[in-house]
Amino acid sequence: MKIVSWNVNSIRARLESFKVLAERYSPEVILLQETRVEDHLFPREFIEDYGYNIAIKGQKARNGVAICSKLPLEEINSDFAEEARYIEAFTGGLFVASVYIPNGQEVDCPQYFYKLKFLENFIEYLKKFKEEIFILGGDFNVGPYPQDIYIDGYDGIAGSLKEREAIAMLRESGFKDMLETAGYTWWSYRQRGFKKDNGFRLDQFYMNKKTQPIFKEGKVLLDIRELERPSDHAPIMCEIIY
DNA sequence: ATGGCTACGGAGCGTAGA
Repeated sequence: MKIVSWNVNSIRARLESFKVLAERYSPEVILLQETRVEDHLFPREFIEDYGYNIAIKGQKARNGVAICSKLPLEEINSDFAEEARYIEAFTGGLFVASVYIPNGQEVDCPQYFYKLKFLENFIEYLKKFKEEIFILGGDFNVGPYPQDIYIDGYDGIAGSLKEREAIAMLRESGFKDMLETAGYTWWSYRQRGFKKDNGFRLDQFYMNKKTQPIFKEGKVLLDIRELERPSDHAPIMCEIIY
């Protein structure tokens, strides 16, 4: 079973990329972030045509998360956050969740403290999945380690001490970062960031102790980041034996 | 040089992304 997590930076602007992803990899589950569209305007039929059932929580212009699955979706729940930043469901015999952690804008600004509080609350919320087979994918907007950000000694937004401490709390609560050595997942649109490999590893899959044994392998889908009109994030994909 | 690029909303350019 293949599971993808992908910050699309507008699903409506990424339909061609979605098509390539679906045809090239046929993942059973796709977790989306930053769909940036209200639910009634979500391109539901386009995605259904590739064989997916869909669960969405959107809002106007910003945020927005979704779960696409070739298997039935049950127990759909997006109550954790008021903003459209989180959705979970039971599908294919396991729980999956898609999360879009706030960006934080700049260290020590109000949005930064909102991000830290969001992470703290989220780690607490995840305790409900401690004993489940559960795969969490998303855009965490944090590079957990120095090697996750291309700039030596960088400690700005996504690489600050408090953000890294929050992610360490997530690990300490039993969630392993399964693609820790897979490389960068985000490159700025500016200054030919991708071509120069000026990247950040912001997108991650986390699995609890009970789920880790079914993990087979994972990688960053660089070929999707190379397409025309790409998202600034590459999808990440993992395969599980389940 | 506090920009650079892209998408959104909505019809200018401001806001957000990270």
